Amino acid sequence: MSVVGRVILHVDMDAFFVSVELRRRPELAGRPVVVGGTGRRGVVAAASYEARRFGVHSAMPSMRARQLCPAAVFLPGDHHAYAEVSAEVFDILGRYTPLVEPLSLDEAFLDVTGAGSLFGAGADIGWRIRSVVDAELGLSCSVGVAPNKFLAKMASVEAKPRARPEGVLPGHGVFEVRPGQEIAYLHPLPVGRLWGVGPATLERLARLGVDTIGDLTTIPTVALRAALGATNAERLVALAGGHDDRPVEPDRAVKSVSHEETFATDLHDLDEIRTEIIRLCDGVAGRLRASGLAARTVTVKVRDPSFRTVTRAKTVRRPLDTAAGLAAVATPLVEVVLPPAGVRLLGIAASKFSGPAEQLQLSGLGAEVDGEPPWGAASLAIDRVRGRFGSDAIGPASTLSATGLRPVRRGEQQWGPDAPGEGPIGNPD
DNA sequence: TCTGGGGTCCTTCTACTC
DNA sequence: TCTGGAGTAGAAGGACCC
Repeated sequence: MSVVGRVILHVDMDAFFVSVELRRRPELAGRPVVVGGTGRRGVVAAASYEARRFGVHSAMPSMRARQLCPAAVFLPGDHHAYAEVSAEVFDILGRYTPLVEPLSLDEAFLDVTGAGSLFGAGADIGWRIRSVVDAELGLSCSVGVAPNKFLAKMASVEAKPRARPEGVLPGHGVFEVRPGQEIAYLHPLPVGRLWGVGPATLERLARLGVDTIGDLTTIPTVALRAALGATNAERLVALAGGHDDRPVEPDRAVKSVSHEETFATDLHDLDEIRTEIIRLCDGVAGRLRASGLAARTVTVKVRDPSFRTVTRAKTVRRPLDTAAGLAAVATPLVEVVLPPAGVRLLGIAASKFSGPAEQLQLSGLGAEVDGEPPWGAASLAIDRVRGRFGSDAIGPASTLSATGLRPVRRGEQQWGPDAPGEGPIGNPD
């Protein structure tokens, strides 16, 4: 059930990563540009609308994108740069309401219910935001306006430009679903547009004869529950009726911190695998300490060359926030499930948070606890060195290679392993 | 075509305790 | 001492999102 009178905005940057790259390289404007992993196992993170005309879209394997659009300029992603520009975007959004809920680097929900007297109606605020983002940052965004989050998100899709084989059609810029229009707007749309309907759910719904969101409301609840489970069925029925009372939450607590990497070539050597575990744990531990968190559950993820993925988890008594502590739990878990064919991907996740692991940090050179050596003081020292000299400056000795340290940095390999020595692909002239 | 990374949430199964 | 049911927590995997 929608809360009466709410005005929610969904602001979504247009082809954000590509747009940031074009600010740095304006000579590429109007050309097909693809940002993402450049290696054989990479995927597309973002494509310019010119590239989308050829069928290129995000999450597509980079190899496939190159086949579809050989003329495209391929750029490796720069997560750090995108995060900086994102902060500037969120600074602008914060001028209109304190109720800003980030969804990712490039989109957010805003509750502007109380901002009407200062800035006008929801759509007016949408136009203002678009104008200021363009003027100050040289970037374009689309804005959906509606009485709730779900409809605002749907509306922002309508506001976006569209890429067709024959050309790029400009979007509305701002699109509003007014109270009372929810059903007329929603019901003709394909059911796959509903939040939470992916390929698996779509197939189950197709078996029930559901094509549109309106069709969904004609299916008996019993049949829907049997096909999707009670929780999913009830959520989808509510959304199909235009109901969504979730609040805009500016401060959502993080529930897990993870890092995973697909390797350019599969790993077979046990020592090499152990080294990678420590390296990944070092990255996760650093982020835990930076957030003042410590975790009791460690989950490992192992993917073999045939893409079979297994996870194993262990919950310990004492919260952990050091590379050594996480690795002491993670390594035996990985070793139990090591695939004989090799390791394509390794992942480490930390969850079940408590506050900082004070007893470890303060234990300094004290006795071993919960199987963990007393790495607390060393970890604090590492954080200080990295804070001063950068993340390459220091790391676990076991991760040293002939080429030096390869520390884990968030987003560094976000879109798959880069091909060695491979820079931008395509001819920028 | 050969499939990334970082998250969240849900379901199912199992082990444990009372 | 054994068995079974209920409740709970943890583990594993799946689905989905950007």
